[in-house]
Amino acid sequence: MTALQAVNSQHAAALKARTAWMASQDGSEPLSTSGTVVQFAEGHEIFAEAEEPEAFFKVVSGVVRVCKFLSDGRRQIEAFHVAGEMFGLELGGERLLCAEAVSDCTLVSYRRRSIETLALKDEKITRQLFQYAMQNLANAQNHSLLLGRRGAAEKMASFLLSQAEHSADGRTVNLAMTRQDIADYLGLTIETVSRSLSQLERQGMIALSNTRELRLKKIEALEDLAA
Amino acid sequence: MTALQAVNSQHAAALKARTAWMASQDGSEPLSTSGTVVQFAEGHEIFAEAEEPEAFFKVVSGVVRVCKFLSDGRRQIEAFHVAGEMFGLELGGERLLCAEAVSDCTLVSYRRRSIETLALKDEKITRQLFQYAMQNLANAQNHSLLLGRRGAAEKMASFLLSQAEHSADGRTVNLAMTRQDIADYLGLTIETVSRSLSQLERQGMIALSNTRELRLKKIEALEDLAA
DNA sequence: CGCTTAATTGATCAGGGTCAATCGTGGTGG
DNA sequence: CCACCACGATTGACCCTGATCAATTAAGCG
Repeated sequence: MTALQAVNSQHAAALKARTAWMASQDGSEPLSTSGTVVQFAEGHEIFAEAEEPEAFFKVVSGVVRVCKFLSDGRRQIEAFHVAGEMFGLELGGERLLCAEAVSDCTLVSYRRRSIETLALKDEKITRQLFQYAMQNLANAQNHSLLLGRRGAAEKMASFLLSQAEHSADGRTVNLAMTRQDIADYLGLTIETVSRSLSQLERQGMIALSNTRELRLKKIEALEDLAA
Repeated sequence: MTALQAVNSQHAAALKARTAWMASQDGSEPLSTSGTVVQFAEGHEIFAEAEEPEAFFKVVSGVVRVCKFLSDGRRQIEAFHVAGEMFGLELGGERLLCAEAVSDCTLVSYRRRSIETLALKDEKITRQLFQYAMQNLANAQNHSLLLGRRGAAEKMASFLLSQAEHSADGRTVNLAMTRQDIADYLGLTIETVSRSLSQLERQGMIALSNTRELRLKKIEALEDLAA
């Protein structure tokens, strides 16, 4: 049960909704006119496992976690999604994962039905969706490598480096998630996460400003660790 | 280096090639006319990491492993692909994984370029490809859950059940792969794989006929383990 | 200013890794 | 045909990393 205690699962509520406005990221953004902006407060559920997938989402701001549960409550976070990333794309009649807001966040929601008809008309949309699906796949596969074949410190180093990537200067990291979230993402316990961080700090590779904010001091060394 | 010693990596050779003939699996098989049959001998490489992806493949017979390597030689097998499954679908300019024949196998190869033009004309092909990509994604995500949050015996039970699924009677399993392959798929060592199997046998859940063949005796119990 | 929840730290334990010996099987050559 | 060899698999002994249990500290929040 210990994995469950940190998991908020109140029901989701859309706070605002209007015609989508989206920052484009690679010039073209063919989906821009068809979505709806929705917001979720920290800890709230965006969609649940086994639900019928009616829409998928793109992150505008905030962080979303996408995860699965084992029957005994153990949780595996598959991915954290940040601004610009798409999640919740599923073909079947039932969701395989659930999604929750790690922090307050703003999303654009695309109804599955309307996208499907749109995709028939515009080949660019199809390509775009494919792109997102394949990106998710690549992430999942890297995640497997991380989970299966690395020690605790290696996992942390790897995680921190990936976090630093979507950071402004590439050195300062603002963790949106709790230690429990990190643990469930890396397949570790909260204690081991904490110890790994302390250890990296003792070795001078990182500096913790406070619980949620840190700086990477020796990127080189961290990369060696992450191998 | 111990992980490397079991990895064959001779170069691939196509033995036969003619216009594709394919068994249809769900009525429609829009890709059937556009592929080329190729064969690979056990242990041979189908494509390598970092190579340019020129084609993707569908398994006709045999088993294929798809995997990644860490710089020190540790290997993570992402998936085993059997008859009917598609693999090697990638968008970028560089392959993220490599693929090797676990047993002698027959594949249908689809050239990326020709499929792309075909997909433009036939919406069914696009849909089909999407389907495969999403299936791979779902598999990868289940794999993460397996790797991150389960003990050795649980992993084995889970693996055996999944193998039994593509078996005729759902109880008899013919392992196409070595213990090393299984270990690298489950994120364990060869010894732990062996011990887990012995343990499951001692508990009467399975019966090993020989190294490569076994029967599931207590599916119920195995499912409980796999949770 | 307490109260609650998150995070750190320490002590101990156990699951799985490592090292090493043995077994089994299939292939080869005398 | 059988002895030998090579390689994969099994088994055992021991060790180490990370989990567990428990206590303490830090940080929000009413």
